[in-house]
Amino acid sequence: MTRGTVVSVPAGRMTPVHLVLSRGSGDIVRAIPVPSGAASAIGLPDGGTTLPVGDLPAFVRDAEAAAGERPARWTWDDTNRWYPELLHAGVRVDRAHDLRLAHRILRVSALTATSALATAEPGPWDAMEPAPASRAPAAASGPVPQEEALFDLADAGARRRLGTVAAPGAPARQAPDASAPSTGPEHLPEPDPWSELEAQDAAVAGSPDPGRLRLLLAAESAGALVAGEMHHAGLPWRADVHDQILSEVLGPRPPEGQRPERLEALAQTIRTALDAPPSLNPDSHPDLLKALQYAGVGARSLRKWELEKIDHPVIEPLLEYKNLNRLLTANGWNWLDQWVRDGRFRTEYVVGGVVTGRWASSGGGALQLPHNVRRAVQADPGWVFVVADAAQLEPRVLAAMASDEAMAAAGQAGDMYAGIVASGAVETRELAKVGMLGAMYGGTTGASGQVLPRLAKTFPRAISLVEEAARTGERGGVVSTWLGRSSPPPGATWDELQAGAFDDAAGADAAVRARSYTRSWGRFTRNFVVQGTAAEWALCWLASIRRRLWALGSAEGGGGQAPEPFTARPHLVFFLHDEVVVHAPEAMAEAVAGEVVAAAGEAGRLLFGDFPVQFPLSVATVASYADAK
DNA sequence: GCTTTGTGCCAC
DNA sequence: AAACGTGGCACAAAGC
Repeated sequence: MTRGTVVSVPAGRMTPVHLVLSRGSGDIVRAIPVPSGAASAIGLPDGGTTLPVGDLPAFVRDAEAAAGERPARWTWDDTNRWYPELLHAGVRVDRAHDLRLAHRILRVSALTATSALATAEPGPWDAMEPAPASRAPAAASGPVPQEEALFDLADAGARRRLGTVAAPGAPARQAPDASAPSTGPEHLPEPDPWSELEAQDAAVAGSPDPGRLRLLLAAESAGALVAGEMHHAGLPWRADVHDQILSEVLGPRPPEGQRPERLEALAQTIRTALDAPPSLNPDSHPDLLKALQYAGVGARSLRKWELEKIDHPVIEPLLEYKNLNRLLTANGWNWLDQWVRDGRFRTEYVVGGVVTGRWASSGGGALQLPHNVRRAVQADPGWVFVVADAAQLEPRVLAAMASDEAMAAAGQAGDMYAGIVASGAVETRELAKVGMLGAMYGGTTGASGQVLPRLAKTFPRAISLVEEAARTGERGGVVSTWLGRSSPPPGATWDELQAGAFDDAAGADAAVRARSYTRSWGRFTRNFVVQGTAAEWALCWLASIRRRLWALGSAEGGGGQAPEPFTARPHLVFFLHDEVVVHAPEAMAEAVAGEVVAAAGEAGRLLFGDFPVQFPLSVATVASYADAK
């Protein structure tokens, strides 16, 4: 993998005011400045201070305001454990280093494999579960707005001597009880943010290219702030519109335990078409499959794609039933009751919840909102949504990672797949698309497999990057994203299967299974590098959008006296891998769209410097999410 | 009774 | 087991 210059360090920036927050006994919070001399800038003694937890929001607000020209920066164990109550009190923070998230990255990154942090026995930071984001209504007033650079990449040197726990220059603390028998996480000592921060700094500083990991950790931490803020703000959701959608296609909401009338009617049609008794429950797979067999339908499974191939009177009502039943069970009235409160849908975003670094979500299936309910996502009166998604993000990321200028050039004009057609590699846009997706997913069959050789000929660098990632995985190796998030090692199953493949006693198909698993792992690592780097781009994009929106709101004078940080400002309300939704006052829509586009360019430069890769967006200003693209 | 597994479909 | 990656979630059936 080519390793070019990743980022330039902003020159002449002031040392940040950097405070480490930790919980003391009882309801006491400790705020200790990192000894860089900046504490006095906000009137804090070098030794820091302690305060009752109830005073924390005011303390943080004052510190952010007093920092003035200096960037304010916080370090805490877990954003989810600190930020919800701050937001609840109307306090936004500019930057906060999330030790838990950073620890997870550094423990497995190949770039820090020899660090004390990575080689230590598992400790409290490994056992740490993410705190659930609290669900709190809004209140109080916002902080003094600030404008800062996206990330603080220049302050690593200033953060070196954190000697309150470990002596200066001492190795990072080994995980306690390393030699003792494991007694379970309940016996692990309290996580100490000071020694952990020092260990993380040392690990990053000792890595071959500290700028990459530094950017990754900053982006991951910024993502945690975004996630907290989006949970706080919620996605505007019109329950009445949602109910209308449901009633239109399902019939009115039935009493608990009954099918909606439209579904009941379809169930009866299915029974009639199959000559089945009224007791046949179409929700019972075994029973329905048997009924299909008796009727001679010839379905081997109940999958939609398979049923669609069959010509029989039952197919149409059955597919309709499955379709409507999906809507009812996944996003029906029960979903509405459970997840929508006061006109907002609040899910819990799980930052880094996917191995590749993508976000996951917990609650309400937020990352799978089907298109047919997006009509219910309506902006508040006088507000709009600015919806933006990155066009062909993953192939563009791949082109940049591989320094494949031909592929980057194919994306220069806009539609990258059209550009690939123009390059002469393939005949149609559809072939370009399935070919590229196949290359990134490891597809071998059908059209994608057929066009792969031609793509490889035209874009040898890009294709060989993913092929190499696949081979590394097949060998049992570890691959890494552009910024240094590494894939997990294959694990016990892999080892056992490889051993079994050479064991004659294990039988003939042991070798087949081993090969199959190996190929599967190769597809995983192949996809990991691209999906994971795309996730890094998206994190940088999000962080830049967050900072720009805040500055925009400040310029407009918004939020200063608002009862909570976001009521008068444009703010992020949804994020879906390569797509964002910003809720914005109507008059600011154009400015917001401009910032979102500029943020995409900034993200590209942060990751890939001057490499000529474009990250165009499709941007729409809409009243309803359903009207975007 | 409970939890786990299998199935299927939604999103990117 | 649908080719081809990452997930969440609901429901019924199977397992304890």
